[in-house]
Amino acid sequence: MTDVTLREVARLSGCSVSTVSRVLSGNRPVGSETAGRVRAAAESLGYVPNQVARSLRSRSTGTVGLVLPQIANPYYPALVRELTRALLAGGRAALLADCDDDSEAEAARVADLLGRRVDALLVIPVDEHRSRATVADAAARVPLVLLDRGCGPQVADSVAVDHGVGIAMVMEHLAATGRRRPAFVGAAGNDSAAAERAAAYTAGLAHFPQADPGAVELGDFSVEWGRAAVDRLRPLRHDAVVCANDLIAIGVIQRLRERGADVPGDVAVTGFDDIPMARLTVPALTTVRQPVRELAAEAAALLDRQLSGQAGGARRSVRLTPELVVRASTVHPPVADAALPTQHTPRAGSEADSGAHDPAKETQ
Amino acid sequence: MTDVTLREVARLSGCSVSTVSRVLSGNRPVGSETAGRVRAAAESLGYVPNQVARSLRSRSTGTVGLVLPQIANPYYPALVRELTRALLAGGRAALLADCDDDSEAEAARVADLLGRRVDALLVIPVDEHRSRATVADAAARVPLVLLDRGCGPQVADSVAVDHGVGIAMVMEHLAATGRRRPAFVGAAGNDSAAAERAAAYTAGLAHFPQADPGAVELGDFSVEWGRAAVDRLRPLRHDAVVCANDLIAIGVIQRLRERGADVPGDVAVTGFDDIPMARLTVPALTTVRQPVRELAAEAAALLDRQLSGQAGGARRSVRLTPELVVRASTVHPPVADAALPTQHTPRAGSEADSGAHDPAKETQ
DNA sequence: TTGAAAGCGCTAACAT
DNA sequence: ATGTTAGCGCTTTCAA
Repeated sequence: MTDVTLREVARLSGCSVSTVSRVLSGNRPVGSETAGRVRAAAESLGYVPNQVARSLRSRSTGTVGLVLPQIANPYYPALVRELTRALLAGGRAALLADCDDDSEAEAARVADLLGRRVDALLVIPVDEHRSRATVADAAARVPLVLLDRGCGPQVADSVAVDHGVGIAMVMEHLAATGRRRPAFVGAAGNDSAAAERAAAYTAGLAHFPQADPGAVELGDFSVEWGRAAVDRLRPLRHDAVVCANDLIAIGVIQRLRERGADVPGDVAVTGFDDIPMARLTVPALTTVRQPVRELAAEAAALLDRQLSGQAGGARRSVRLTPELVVRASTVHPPVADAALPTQHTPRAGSEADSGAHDPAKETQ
Repeated sequence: MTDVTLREVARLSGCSVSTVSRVLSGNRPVGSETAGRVRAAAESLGYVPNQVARSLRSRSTGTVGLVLPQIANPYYPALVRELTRALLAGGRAALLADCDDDSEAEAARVADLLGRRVDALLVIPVDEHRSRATVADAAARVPLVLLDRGCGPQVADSVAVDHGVGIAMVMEHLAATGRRRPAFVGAAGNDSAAAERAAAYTAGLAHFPQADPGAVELGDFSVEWGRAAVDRLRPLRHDAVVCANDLIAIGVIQRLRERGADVPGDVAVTGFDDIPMARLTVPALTTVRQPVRELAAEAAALLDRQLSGQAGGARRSVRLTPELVVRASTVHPPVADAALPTQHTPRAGSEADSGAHDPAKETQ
């Protein structure tokens, strides 16, 4: 298993290492006959270019660091999948760094990645404030794009969904379906998504003259907080609960039902993100779907822009519009599909899905 | 932002590059006074070792390839988290490769990782048969450990939960709680986990003299298949449904309830894996918890063994015993906690959990 | 178009 | 304990 090097390919094909390099990396013109000989030699020796040596010389590893607060957060796996795909399209691989929701760990992971000479960083910051120094320092050294959450103005290019528009869509939907007295269950966290969603809720109250503007409960982005918040609200005074993410909404629905409320009959409940769980709860959750593939593609595009040196002076901040997904937690289904048998044919073998990933079809 | 190199540190500290290298990589003894000077110089220059150069010279990148069928499968994120932690403890970083459930993509990802000179590979194979050649070839080049799913005998070291024991625990629990006529909903897939779980169910029927041994439905590992399987069984003839994973169980519960059955009153339902969703369904799912952290630790240990050249002739196959988690889908809860208010205090800021990750506390 | 030679930044022999 | 030297495998000037 001793590795085959360029030299050996050169020897076998009877030309110099530089020619072989030119053929295999395809940077410079080479005579077609020589090129053929070289390729044949490489093939027959089972030559695999050593990316480490290539990286040292060319000062580019073809590697991007993916820095996440917590991979187990159910919103991230789909995003990671699309990011790795988008990076792969550019021949890049992702070095994964999980920060365990800790900004010190985040700083350590980023330092490690810089030592490994990643070409760029894709960061979902742990904390809007505590991550700022880490992100700013890193952005000064390598191309960096922030994802999903902000980190102060002008720190780096960023891509995120427009949280405000998402909440606005939810509130219009609720108003249009006859809800009059909403409440909000959100998060008091140190990330920009939490703040934007809460602010948008308050703004959206303009649609609800009868609403109590004080019916806002802020905790964290968890199922348990959703449950607890229900006990802090006076459920019967509200006919809708807008939640800052799906986990909260799942907790809210659970607790409302335990307390005898009908969802959506008595109370409509909405989430945000459209995690895989959202369509599997009973009732299924009306929520705001993040355009995950597009977010990933935009992030990759911003990275490419920076990597190719086209990055102008000002930072770019891309905001994508999310999509409202209406399910049974806000409206009764038009067809009582409980009476219909389920259609399903198991997939044969392991065919690739070429299209978007369907979370209900994940296999273990 | 021009990078500081060893030479500059050497110049500033007034000694040679090799001395500096020895101090900073800590391989060889160095006089304590010189060491201090070197460290001070490195610090003041903001020196960051270039891992690419180090890798080229030392023939080790400190990088492990993590090859997954599909990161969006809800069982994997927790595993990935623990794997990255375990690798980090050894100073290694993970290069993530998602295969989109496609064995050709898997082969391509593995080839790419080998070109990047990963020190080792951690592979969850896509398909027991189609992945074999890829895995075998890779295992001949670098240390490799299979995780979760097998890939034929003696192909590589492997770590997995003992699927059979998990199903046996489930069946003993069902028998002990008075169930008499179980059915099984599993997967016909090309992976060893599916086969082992199905075989264990058949073996476990010894506890159920009244059971119909033909009540076995095989499809795939999805929620939709779980729903469809209910329509193929005759629900009223069964008082328990053993499912091969949690997604199937979630589908089974949904469909049973739509058809008017009480879970667990009429029918008990069990899953496998204990994905985060399992505790969030209504009723919460009795399931078999995979010891994720231990699986990750064992995998890392096997890698270390191979990397340090202690690997003896025979392949090792580590099997860990899973844990039965009893929830409301098989037994009525002892306390009617629906009447109790929920206890919850949002976490302040972003403290790290030091212990095991609690999926209900994930934040977005 | 091709070859010879330099060198990316570091570690590991080999000296001292 | 420290310095000198030779590469790791590749890309890229610079010549021819």
